[in-house]
Amino acid sequence: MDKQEDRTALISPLSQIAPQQEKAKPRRRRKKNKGGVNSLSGFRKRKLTQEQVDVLELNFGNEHKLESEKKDRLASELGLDPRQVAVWFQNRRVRWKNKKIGQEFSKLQSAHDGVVLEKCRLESEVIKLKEKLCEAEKEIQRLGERADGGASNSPISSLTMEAMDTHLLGEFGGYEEAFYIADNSYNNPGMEWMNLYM
DNA sequence: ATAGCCCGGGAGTTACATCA
DNA sequence: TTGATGTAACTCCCGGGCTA
Repeated sequence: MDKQEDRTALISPLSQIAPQQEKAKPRRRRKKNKGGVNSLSGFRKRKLTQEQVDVLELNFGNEHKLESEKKDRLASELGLDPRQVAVWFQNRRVRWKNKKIGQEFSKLQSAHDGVVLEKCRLESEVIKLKEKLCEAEKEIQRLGERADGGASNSPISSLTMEAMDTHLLGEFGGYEEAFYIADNSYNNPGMEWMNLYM
């Protein structure tokens, strides 16, 4: 197809006046080709033979883009129009790209699933630890009450509590802070891992 | 520097073939 | 027969190379 002829023929008077305003320009509808003449070779669309496809695939395996010279050579070798070869390579690149995107998607999906699984595991661990902490606090309370015989504000009981807190919570300094991240992550279940990359 | 032409490629679409 | 799917071919647009 003659590109230049094609281009000038397709420019509408409207687009010549205000090309920027033509945001959603309706595409020209292609005519049906019931045995008629098309721009390629005058034949209806036909499937390439397996042999032609094999050779094209072989060449595509070597390089995804063809130089003009090689395209012509390949076309005459296969008895095709050079444009057919160009179109085949173009469509093949699209299929290849879509396949790659699909594979990338699968990889990300399984990684995501793994992260979600780990999140669940950590959450249940947090629940268990919270239960343990609760039990420990009750135990401290009981011991404190027994020790001072009802004087709840004694120096001993508050000291014991402090010591227990430090012992149990270590570097976090307090369980409110320790569980802040975990609690916050409930806002967006399953997607919070995305924040790592944002 | 720049305007115009030519060419190839990407993206999106359409028409046709094939198959369940 | 019909709807889904695959694919050849088309349209539109853009960017790069060349040249006058």
